[in-house]
Amino acid sequence: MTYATDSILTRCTAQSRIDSPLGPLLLARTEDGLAGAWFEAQKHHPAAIDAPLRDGDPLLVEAGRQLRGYFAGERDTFDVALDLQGTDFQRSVWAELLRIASGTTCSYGDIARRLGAPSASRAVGAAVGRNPVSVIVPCHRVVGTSGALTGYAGGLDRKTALLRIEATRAARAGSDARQLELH
Amino acid sequence: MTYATDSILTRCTAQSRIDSPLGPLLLARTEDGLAGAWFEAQKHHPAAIDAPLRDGDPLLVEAGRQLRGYFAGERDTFDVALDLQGTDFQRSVWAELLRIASGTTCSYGDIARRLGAPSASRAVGAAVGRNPVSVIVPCHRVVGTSGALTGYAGGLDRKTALLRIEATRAARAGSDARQLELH
DNA sequence: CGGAAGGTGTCCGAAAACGGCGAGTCACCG
DNA sequence: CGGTGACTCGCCGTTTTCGGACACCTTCCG
Repeated sequence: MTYATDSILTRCTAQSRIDSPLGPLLLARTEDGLAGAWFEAQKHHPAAIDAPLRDGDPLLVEAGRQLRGYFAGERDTFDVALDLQGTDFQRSVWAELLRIASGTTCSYGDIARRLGAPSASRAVGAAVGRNPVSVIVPCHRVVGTSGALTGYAGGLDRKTALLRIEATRAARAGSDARQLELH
Repeated sequence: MTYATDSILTRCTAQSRIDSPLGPLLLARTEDGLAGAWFEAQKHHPAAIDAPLRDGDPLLVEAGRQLRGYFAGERDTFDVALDLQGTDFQRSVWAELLRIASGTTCSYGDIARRLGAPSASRAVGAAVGRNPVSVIVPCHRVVGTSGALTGYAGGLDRKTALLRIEATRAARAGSDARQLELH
């Protein structure tokens, strides 16, 4: 069993800051891919990252570009190499998050079942909360069975906002499709 | 307080094996220097090192060369860059070990006193036992106040053998010097 | 002189505590 | 009846805490 350590912080090779409608976002990468995307002052935000500030890093620049597109409502998927550092269980949860389509949500229990551990919903909640790459790994699409938002490391306001962005984009895409059908 | 982790194993960039009169010796290095030299099957021997086997690595080759010279009785000091990974206390103990001249010994309490912690002799014992670089960092030169060998991660036989090697070399050097004086 | 106890930093295993849950129960209200 | 909310309880990976055990030596007390 592997355990989570703060190695995320020590293995980073570059970091940069970008602005978003929901506030500044701190990006960090390792040799292998994007390792972190935190809103400032969010829960579990690393106190300090031991990596040079390099706004010109190609991977970080590309991630920033895609994020801006996302917030502008122009895209709903991401294509960036990720290097998610965590325990085996956490990584399996995060991998499952990546399969939740934009505009949809699922419950913590759903994920637990997909992992073959139907009673581990609470552990899933803990793992989801430790997601190091906000937005791109869509931990905000996980809600309680009742539909309640229940929590978000960056604050529930941001969770609501992200879901609204995706809902409106999905609705717009739907009407576009309908228009296409009409023609 | 910093704690020792198994990062020694993960940060290694190369490893190699050499033979010695006391059995095979496994060497490992990080980017910054020699990080490990373990007898096979010794206590605290890392189960597996996550680093490529590169017998041609310059630093490891040089370390091997010096070790062979040592075992052949041709040298009693080493000149290799070291990267000793451990807690602050452990590193301070290991640094003290490096100041014990070949052919001499000292006690655990001596080291505790030199560190300014006269009552920490037991902690010193624990730290000495965790020395990652056998032979080159001469943890074998530390014995009990009574002169008893008390312990060695590689087995007391090896400790005895190492001390004998150093004693005979010191004696020989002494007689050489005497011969010089006679001339 | 012999034996017991206390101080030290660190590792290791076990045990407890802690969550971004969920299902079940029960009272309460239209 | 249905629907809603407050409450309890089991669940499980991770983190934190805690208590021993050590490559010892000095002191104190019989």
